Amino acid sequence: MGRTVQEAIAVTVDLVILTIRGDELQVLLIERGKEPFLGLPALPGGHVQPGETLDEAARRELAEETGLDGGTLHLEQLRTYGDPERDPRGRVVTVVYLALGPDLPVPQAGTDARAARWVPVQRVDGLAFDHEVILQEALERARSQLEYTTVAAAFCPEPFTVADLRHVYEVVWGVVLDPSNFRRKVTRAEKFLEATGERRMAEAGRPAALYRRGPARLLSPPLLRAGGVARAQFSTLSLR
Amino acid sequence: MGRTVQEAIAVTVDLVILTIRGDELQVLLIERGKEPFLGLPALPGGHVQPGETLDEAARRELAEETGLDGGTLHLEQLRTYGDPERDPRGRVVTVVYLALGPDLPVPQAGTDARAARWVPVQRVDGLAFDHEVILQEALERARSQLEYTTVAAAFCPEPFTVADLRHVYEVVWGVVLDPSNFRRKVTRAEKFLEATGERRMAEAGRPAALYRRGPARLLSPPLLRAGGVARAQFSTLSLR
DNA sequence: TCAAAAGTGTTTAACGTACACCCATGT
DNA sequence: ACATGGGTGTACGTTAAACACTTTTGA
Repeated sequence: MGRTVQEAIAVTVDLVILTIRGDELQVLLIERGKEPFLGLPALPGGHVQPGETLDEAARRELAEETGLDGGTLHLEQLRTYGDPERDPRGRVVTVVYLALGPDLPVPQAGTDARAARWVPVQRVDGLAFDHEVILQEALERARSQLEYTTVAAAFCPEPFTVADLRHVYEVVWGVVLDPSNFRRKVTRAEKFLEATGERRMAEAGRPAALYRRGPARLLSPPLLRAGGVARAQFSTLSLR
Repeated sequence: MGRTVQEAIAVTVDLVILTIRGDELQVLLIERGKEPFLGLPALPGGHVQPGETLDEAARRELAEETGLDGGTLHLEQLRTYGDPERDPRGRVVTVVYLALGPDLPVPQAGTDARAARWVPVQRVDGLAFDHEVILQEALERARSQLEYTTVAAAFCPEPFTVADLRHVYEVVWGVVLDPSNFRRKVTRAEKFLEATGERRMAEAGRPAALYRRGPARLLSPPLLRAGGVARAQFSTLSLR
């Protein structure tokens, strides 16, 4: 454990903010306004301030960069990156947070007046620092979170329909799911969805029931990606 | 992202080192040799040194505290704790690593000559700093890792038998598993176990085949705890 | 030949997948 | 009436849990 301060290390918080816009998973990127990596896209973030927790720092940066009240977004610590070479200016350890939210308004320029914009994750390229690696790990984390947790609902503005929720899974995983089976599974999962009693009429077809996010955070047994990533080479496992 | 150094924050690495000794899951604790929390048990750890990565710092601390070559243990970043109040001496952000290993030799006193010892996780109490919270999160992580990954084998000294591996699951989860079904599942999981062709004779019964750890890291579908923790309140979920 | 643990086989129930079918709405 | 998407019912194949049974050793 810490004895006394030995080395001055800068500690920052970086954010991978994901949303679904249209049929694409998108990430919020800012454009760097100074060296190093001037002009390159990067993840938003900034220094941890004295007296604030890491979570508070993440929420503050989120608000500064997007103009959004962070309280409505799902926010979760992902991993910490501390390679001594990751920032050419000196030792910077960064705690990365993953934020998920419903189709957000086009972000305002942050306090630093850096241009912020949504970019489809498929088209992200040439990020500053080690942000490309960070983004990839965040995406994999988000995809696997959909299997084991209820975070998918964080992408849906309330109230939402089962089809909205299915759309999240389809976009994030890049697969097509059977509507009837999907419906049965998510509605049976206890405390995942709460019916509002309302309905919503779409362009065509029968009106869909509307739901709110329920209190459940964990989904088990998991909602596995059928033909998915990790699925290819594994055989059958379980217990008892 | 980091702009320039704004505040001197100490960055440390703390370790939750778990092993199985006898029929208990045990954690390595050191006794604090100075204030604050003098005399209280704590997780081993120390400052990140200039020029080393976080992973390297974790391996170095592991070697210093246990006298073991960290190369043989499973080591993985868990989470970072940075509450401003967590260390009364000042701002200390700590990156926590989880280490799993086979029944390790009784640890030597570390370089600081602090007394290190194994403690059954059931009997841990009164840890320094926020280490009690950290330990609980590490335990939950370890338990859930057993479901989705092959880390259980990291607890077994090679070569090991299927019964050895089953013993790991039984101790960490605190359940009793059916030997025949367990065997079928783990041997069918591709690349989880590699047969050595050797056998080991126990005190009684038929000799058991010996295995090495295979290259697989992920286990899917997961080896779920049947009556387990998260299992209580969930209904059936899956996809397609 | 008995006890004990390894390992195999088999029955059965649960579950997910696929898909047929009905419902409710706009045009 | 029909197109469209929401939502329910159901048959079938797969899988895992339970447990009977066989194998291989030491005593």
